[in-house]
Parts: sequence; structure tokens; C-alpha cells
Amino acid sequence: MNEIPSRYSPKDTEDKWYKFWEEKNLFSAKADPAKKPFSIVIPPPNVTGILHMGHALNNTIQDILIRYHRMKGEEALWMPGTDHAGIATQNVVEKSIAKEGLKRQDLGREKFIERVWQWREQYGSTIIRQLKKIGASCDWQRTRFTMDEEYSKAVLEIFVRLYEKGLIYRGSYIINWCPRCQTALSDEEAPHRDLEGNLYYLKYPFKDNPDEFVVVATTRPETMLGDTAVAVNPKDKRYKKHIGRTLILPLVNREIKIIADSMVDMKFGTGAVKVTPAHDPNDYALGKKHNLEFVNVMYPDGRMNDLAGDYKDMDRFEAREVILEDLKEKGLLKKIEPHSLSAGHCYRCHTIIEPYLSKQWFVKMKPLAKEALEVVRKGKIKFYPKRWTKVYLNWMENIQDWCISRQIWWGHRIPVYYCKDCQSAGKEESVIVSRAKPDKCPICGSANIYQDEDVLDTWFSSWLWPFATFYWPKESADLKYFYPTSTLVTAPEIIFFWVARMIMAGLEFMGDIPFKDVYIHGTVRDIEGKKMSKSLGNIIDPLEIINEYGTDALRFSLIAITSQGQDVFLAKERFEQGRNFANKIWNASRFIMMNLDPVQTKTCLCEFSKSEDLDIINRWILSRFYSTLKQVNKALDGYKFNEAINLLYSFFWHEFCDWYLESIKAEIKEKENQVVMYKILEKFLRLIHPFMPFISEEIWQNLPHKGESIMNQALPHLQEQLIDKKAEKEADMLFSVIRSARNLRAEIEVKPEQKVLLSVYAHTKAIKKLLADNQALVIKLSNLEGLNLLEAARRPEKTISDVENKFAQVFLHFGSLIDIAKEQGKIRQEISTESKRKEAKERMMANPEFVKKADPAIVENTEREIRELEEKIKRLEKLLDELR
RNA sequence: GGGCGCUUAGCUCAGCUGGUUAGAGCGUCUGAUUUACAUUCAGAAGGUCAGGGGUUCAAGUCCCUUAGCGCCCACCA
Repeated sequence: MNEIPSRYSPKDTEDKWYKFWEEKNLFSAKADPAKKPFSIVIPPPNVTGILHMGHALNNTIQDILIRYHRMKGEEALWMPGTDHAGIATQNVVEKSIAKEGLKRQDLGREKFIERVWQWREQYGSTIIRQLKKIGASCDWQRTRFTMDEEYSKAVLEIFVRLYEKGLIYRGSYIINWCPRCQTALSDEEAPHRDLEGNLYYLKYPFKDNPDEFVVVATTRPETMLGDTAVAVNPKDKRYKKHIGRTLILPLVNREIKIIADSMVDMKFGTGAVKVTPAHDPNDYALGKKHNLEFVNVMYPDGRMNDLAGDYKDMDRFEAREVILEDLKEKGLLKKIEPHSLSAGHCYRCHTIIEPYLSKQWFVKMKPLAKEALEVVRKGKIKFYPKRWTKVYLNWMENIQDWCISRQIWWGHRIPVYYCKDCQSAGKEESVIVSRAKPDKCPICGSANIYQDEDVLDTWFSSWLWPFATFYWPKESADLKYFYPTSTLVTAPEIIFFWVARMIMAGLEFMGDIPFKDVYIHGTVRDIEGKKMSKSLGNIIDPLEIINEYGTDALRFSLIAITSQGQDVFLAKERFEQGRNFANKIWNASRFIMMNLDPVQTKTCLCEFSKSEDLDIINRWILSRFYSTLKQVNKALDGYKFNEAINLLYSFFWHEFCDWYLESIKAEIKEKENQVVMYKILEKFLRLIHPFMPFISEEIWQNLPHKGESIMNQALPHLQEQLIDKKAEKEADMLFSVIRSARNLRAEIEVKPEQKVLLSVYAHTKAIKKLLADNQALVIKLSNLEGLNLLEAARRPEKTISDVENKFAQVFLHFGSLIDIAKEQGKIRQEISTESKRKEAKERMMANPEFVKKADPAIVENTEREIRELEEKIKRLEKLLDELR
């Protein structure tokens, strides 16, 4: 066994085991009525995606849950797949063809979409390969894509059903328009960001008196070209007399009226607001109400159009500057004030959104939201951490209709057709909503029909993910078995986009919630708290970490620093802890394997069923293992991953390695040591496997074992009878004497190789017996020449004492005379600290309220502590006396 | 304008339903290398739990408040 290298090398093991798991088909899940289902649908990454730390965290958490439940004996399905990510993907492919000097319009719709599919063939599996690198145990044979034929059918089905139910409508409204992507966006896709801008005060002259003005304030002066009114509050004394008068809109010389509406805030700006119904949602409402003209002055790409007169073809921001210049020249720019405002930004390209009037398709959300609110309010769906519940409810309560049409090519084309003949006959626009392309117009019978050019919002397909991945609307045994899924693991950014909508879709189309628990993890940030992004250059690439430290190290460290739902501040050095831990597991296992008699691994622990059959150290470590197991289970069931992994870490390193293996080292060939160390290692590997799948498999395969892979073994079964609090206490006592000895050695700088004599006066007979029974252990671990158990509480000559030990007075024999003053100082210090503690406790006891109201166990505890402190102080005083 | 989170050791953070002397990792300091692991071991130093007020027998923990940092939502022209 000497050929096992002394360092764990992830590169030699990871790909090997991943391939093995795949070949053995160990990730696959089937509906099995005999087992409890556990299912997770992956938040489908964009096909354009490459793995970042957020993915690494998100998918590590899911993999831990899946592996954990699989090993618990449940039928665990992790449904993988990718999202076609309409705008993002189209942008990427547009960039790629731009290298050939092409625009998508040059290719035409069909050819362009062909190119996107080609692109997907070539690069679309990158993210999947990368997920495999982090150990994700998805059922890859089920991998879905939101543009798959079956999936697309589900998307159209949903559209048609919602339309038939009257929940989808088409209409002209002010929507969020990205002039760069040239498409409408939903409100969620246009997050507001603060901007430092200006408030411009413009003078609009009266028609009947050009020397008289109304001053309006605006942040977007370029939209003035589309003004069709000026509004004032009817209660505003300043303007009351002007209501109904006509103004001449400067630069365009359009006549516009002053109208009155209570919506106008008298306190803002001048109290008079220019009304641009085609370029502002508020103004749109005013326009509708007051029957104003809607003048759209921009092209879809953000340049001014022919209604903008001289400003035609200028970009909107260029036009702003020129318009201001021109107004200034005419003396119509009264002043400019700095003004901070916020504006929507395209979530794909960060361009400032233009509120834009256009005809789009919408989903009525209020009816869908009703039940989605109920299921969360009633706790049928639970958020972890809980606080996200409120965020969800708040959004759902104020839900707005959802703009679902996008003016791009890549996506599910809207299943709506129009009849050209009807249109040219000037009839009401005929809308044919159909799952398949109709042959002829149902009204006029003409075959001259065409499909709506728009595609659907990507999220309109994502919200079906928990059931469309099971080939809904077909009924299948899998859908029945695995739906509703168990847990959804995602990031907070995605609650509105996806989580909320999945809940609505699930309830509407499946008649049931899509998942029971929603675990929201934090955002991965850099060490300064900034979001990791390419443009900031602060990315830590998970693949680089895997390369340098190993996947298990990556997973360990990510999980260890992620407390429930808090953002993760990441520095590269954090992965050293994971790497070191993997190495520790490796070396402890290596040590065990080098000393393992394979015959003994067949021995059942139950041979030592009576506790006295095992020595204290073995009883202790077994108890500690099962206590840890119990706590880990509890932590995982409550989604406290960091707690679970920290428990495993400190158990293995600080208890199993530092104390247990060191304790049994000299007698490692003893049968009981052989059996216990082997059993614990093997069980520990199973327990750590969900967190660190590769190293656990590698070692487990090299240990004597039954079964083909650790990943389909059962989790260690909790053996309550082996949790032995008495053994834990006794081991603590032994360790504390050993620690005392080590401290004293350090205090007087005894050379490590120098053996010294230790005298101990145990506070109770039980402790004395324990020490007597385990002399060899204490001697070994403190490097003593002997252990002298004292009959009386008297200081032996030329010794120093450990004043802090709770269980015994510990004296280290020191060859020459000791520094009496120092020893006295130490003791006095301790007497003083302990006296203060005792006084504090006595004050508590003297308080009748405490005795009356506190938990009796606490009171009893306090009393006991006072007694113990009293005894300790007495002992210390005696020690001090003896020094005189 | 609302809402949420954070403030605990030099750094990054745990700390659950209030109850022993508040913990970890990293870093620092002392010592150790024929011994499974220097990616290691033994030990040490380091904290008025952001400030103020309150509730309670008892507050890092619950409530109020102030300040700083961060995030989310909102039709502030």
C-alpha cells in the first residue's frame, strides 16, 4: 500500500469516476412506486452560458440534495436542460455573423435561425460539459431544451389555452423598448438604475400671446417633439386661468392645449407638465383620458423619425443636445437643474430603455396570481430563508400584465395568424389563434394568411419547466410520479422572472404547485462585495479553481462559506481550505489503509455490542460519529448546508484524526481499533459523499467494500444506542488532562523529545479510575515518562501546575527550582477570575426573581457551578499556600 | 417613496426557539520534520458582539432608534 501518493490528486480521479457513474447509468431515475420520489428541476442555464461561480454554487447545492436523497433511498431525479434564451442567444449569434460582415436581415429569418441552431450544435453543450465537471449527477438522458419540438408544443398549447380563456390579449400600450435589441421587454427585464441627469425647464409660448409662456420641466427634452398637451392640476391657482388655452409647441409649431388633471403634482417642477402620450406611461394614460393625439417621434432603433422634423435620423441623445441648443437660441430654455432620476435598462445589453408605444401581446396576470398567493400564504410552498416570502407576496399582490411578445427571431413564434384579404377589405383585423397553421381564414375563407412575426418571451417557455420537461400535455407516469417536484434551488434575482411564474403556471395547468420548497441562495460576489462580472474583471472562474484545487475543494469551500441565503464574498484563497481538507481525508485514509487488516473489515460492530467491550476511545469516537450524523441530517433537512459541512469537517479533522487516530496509533493492530476505524472511515465517506463526491468514491473504491459505487449506497443509518454521552464526557476528561500536560510543557519550554513526569490529583474517584485505566494513552499523547496519580491534594516538589483544568489538579515535574513568583501570579490570577465568576453567579442566586422565574434546570446548574467554583478556589488557595 | 439584508477577533464569516468562560477558517506569534498528512502537528495572543434606549431574573440573540454599507421594488414629469 506504500504506493499511495501522500497528496490527493483530483485530476487523476475526477474524470475517471464521472465517466464510471455515467457508464453505469447511476444518475438515471425511474418512476418507482415502491420508493418515495425526490425531484429537482435544474434552473436551465442559457445555451450561450459558460459556467460561473453562481452556477457552481447553485448546482453544487442541488447536487448535494440529490445525492443525499438518493442515498436516503429515495428515487432522486435531477432534471437537466438548457434555455434557448431568446435575446441573449440572438445577440451572441448576431455578433458571430457580424465577423462575416453580416446582419441578420442580410440572411433573412429562416437562414438566420438555421445559423442559431448551428451555433447551438457547436457550443450549446459547453455548459452541460461544465456542469459535469462540477460533479452534477443529473439524469442526462432526459436533458431538455426549451426549443425542443415537444417542449415547443407545450409552449404553444399554453398560449392557445390562455387565449381561449381570455387571459391573453393584444393591444397598443407603452412598453419597455430596447432600441439596441429592438424589441419589447417585460417590466422585469428592464430594471431601473439610478442616473445623474438634469431637469430642463422649457418655455412654451401661448398662441395668442407669444411673449407669454408656460414653463414645463422635463428630464427628456427630446420627447417634446411628441408633446400633444400641457397638463396642470385643476386646483393649481397659478394655472387655473390658463386651462383650455392654446400653446405653440416650439420647434415643431404644433398647437397644443393646456389641460387639467388631478394626476399632476403641483409641487414638482413648475407644476405644469408636458404630455407626450406616445413616449411615457403616465402621459399615455393622460392621452387616453383626454383624447389626445399620440405622436411617436422615434424609429424603433432610437433615432428620431420623420415626425421629428429637422431632427429626423438623429439618435435620441444627440437630438436632445441639438434640441436644447435650438431652444436656448430661441430663448426658450429657462434653466437646467441637476436631477437624479432612474430609468429602465435592458437586462441584456444595459441600453437605456425607451418607453415606447407599440402593439404587443400581454398576459392578464391578476387571475393567475390569485391562487399563487394562496399557496404561499398557506405554506404549501415554503421559501428558505423565510424572508423571501414577503418579497414574493409583495410582487404578486402588485402584479402587472406581462408583455410576452418580442420582436426578435430566435424563440417560439407566436401562434397567431392574420388574413391579408380581410385586412385589405378593411375588416376588423382578423386574429386566428391556432396550434397549427390554419389553411384558410375562418371568416372569408381566403388562404392568404400569414403568421405573426413576433416570438414569445423566453420566460413564457421557462415558466412551464417543471411539467413541460415531462412532455406535458401528454400524460405520463413520470409526470404523475415526480410532479410536484420537491425543491427548487435558485438565486434571488430570478424570483419574479421564474419562480413566481412557475407557481402560476403550475397551478393553472397542472392544478398543483410545481415545488414544495424554494431554497434561495445568495449571490456570489468578490471580496469587496461587488457582483462578479466580466466587465469588472473580478471573476473567479470555477473551472480554473477545479484545475488548481479540485472539484471537491471547490464544492467544499463554496458550501462552507455560504450560510443560509447570505451573499457569498469570495476570495480565491478560500479554496485552500477545501483542498487541504480533501488532502486530510486522503492521508487519514491512506494511513488507515496502510494499517488495515482486510479480514477485520468483515467484523460486525455488533460484536462489541456491550459498551464495556470497547475501550473508552472507541466508544467515544463512535458516539461522536453518530452525534455528528444526527446533526448533519438535521442541518441538511433544514437547508443548512454550511452547518452540515462544518460539522463534518471538524468531526473528521479535529476528532477523528487529531484525537482518535493519534490515540490508537500504537495499538492500531488491535481488533477493536481495526474494526472501529474502518467502520467510521467507510461511513464517513458515505456521509461526505454528497458534498465531496469524487474523493469519497476514490477512497471508498480502494477500501474493502460491498457495492459498485458509493453513490448508490445507503447513508449511514443512525445508531442512537451508540451515542454515549458518558463516553464523550470521559474522553473529554482524559483529553483535558493531556491538554494540561501539553500546555505546561509549552509554558516551561520542555523540548518535545524530553519525557517528563506528570502528577495528577483527580477531583473524583471516577476520574482517578479513568486516568488509571488509561494511563498509557495519557502518557503517549503528552509524551510523559510516567503518570503519577496523587492520593492527596498536595503539590509535589518542583512542579508547576495547570490552574485551569476542570477535572483534576495537574502538576508537571520540573527538574530545577521553579519560578515561584510566576507560579503564584498565575494562581492568583485564576483565583481572581474564578472568584468574579462565582460572585456573579451568587448574585444571580440571590435574586429571588431569577430563582422564581428561570428554568429550574438553569437554577440547579447555577447552584452546582457555585459549589464547583468554591471548591476550585479553595484548592487554588491551598496550592498558593504550599508555595510559601 | 417603500421593503430587505449586513455591522461579532487583524481579515472573511458562523452563532437556531434568550441561559456555562461568544466560535471557525485564514492571518500573526512560539515550538516541532526518521513517524499518514508542512496542503501537517502541539500551543499562544487577539472580541466594551456598530452607537443609544427599552423588554426581561437574564440580551450578540427580542423590540425601538441612530449611523454606515449593500441589495431589491416603485408610472419622482
